[in-house]
Amino acid sequence: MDSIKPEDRRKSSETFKEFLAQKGLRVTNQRTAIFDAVFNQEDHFTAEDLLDFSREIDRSVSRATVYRTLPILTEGGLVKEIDVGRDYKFYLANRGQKTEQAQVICLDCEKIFEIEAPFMEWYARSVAQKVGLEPVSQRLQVHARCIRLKEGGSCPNRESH
Amino acid sequence: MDSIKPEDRRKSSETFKEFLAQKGLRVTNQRTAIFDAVFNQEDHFTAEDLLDFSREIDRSVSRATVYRTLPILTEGGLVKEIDVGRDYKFYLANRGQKTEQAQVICLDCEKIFEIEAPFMEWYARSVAQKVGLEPVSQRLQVHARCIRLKEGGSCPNRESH
DNA sequence: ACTAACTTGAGAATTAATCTCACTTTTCCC
DNA sequence: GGGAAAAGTGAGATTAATTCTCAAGTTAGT
Repeated sequence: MDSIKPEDRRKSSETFKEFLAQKGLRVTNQRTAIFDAVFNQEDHFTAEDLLDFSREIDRSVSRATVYRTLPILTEGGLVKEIDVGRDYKFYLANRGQKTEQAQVICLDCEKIFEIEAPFMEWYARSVAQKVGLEPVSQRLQVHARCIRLKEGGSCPNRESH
Repeated sequence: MDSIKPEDRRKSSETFKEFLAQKGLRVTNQRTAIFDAVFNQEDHFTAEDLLDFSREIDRSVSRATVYRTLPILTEGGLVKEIDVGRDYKFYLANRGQKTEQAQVICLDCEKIFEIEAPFMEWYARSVAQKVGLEPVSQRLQVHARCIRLKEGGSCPNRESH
């Protein structure tokens, strides 16, 4: 089920065209397909996932173009890149969330949760100041176990894998 | 200059033998060389660095053995593995520091600082609780810029690269 | 010393990501 | 609209850290 309203998607698509124009980049079918595929996803996805999703929209999209487009999107702030230490990266459509988010990674179901982490910037600043540095960005990752599983229950997301 | 006292190194080496024995693993020249190489390093190092350092002690150490030994050391808590999102990992001899440390990565000199981050475990717990999870480990990484460089000075560690 | 089990080195394999280059497509100026 | 320069693309080769394979070498009890 897709919870993004059609009008939102159209609006985002306009934003994308403006975004490309402003960067002096051309609007191509492939880039549009990739962009649409990104904003169809509610959850985290890998580059390979995105290739599949994009190809459902435009069969001609190649792996190379996905890998070329992702940095454009992340540098433009439209996509968030998440590295949880596996040998591939995750990505997430940026729908204007707070910047103060932590990744909580469930070791039972492998799911990644984006959770609000209030004062994280302030906290990072207080740490960086100890060595005379000024934060540009920060990330907090928490590897965790499901409490319900521990209590003899089952991890609610376990079946998704 | 090496600031580790000889008696400390010997003691650590004993610890290593006990550690291997306890895990049912054999004491080999290669493992000992790698272990010694690890505890010769004050700073972060890569697997490739460690291969070089180990070979200075025992010429026969191979890349495969370094890569095989590192997980033994990290799982045993003797070495800390640090992934700052590059395509290779860093490692650091664990000399019994606090677990509450953040990595502050200077974008000007590339140096990684291990900085005390008080209450990080408590903070991670409060974040993970929001989705019914219990932290197993957490890591905070702060990408930052040198304040002195910004003020027209130079990053004090710049020359190390 | 003997031997079964464990380790090792060298190089092949893996795999996410990047690069190359000949071929398309877009843009924009007329 | 038409045409050319510049930008973008697909397919497949390449890269590089890490992992795997397997024959040969070591270790640790007996």
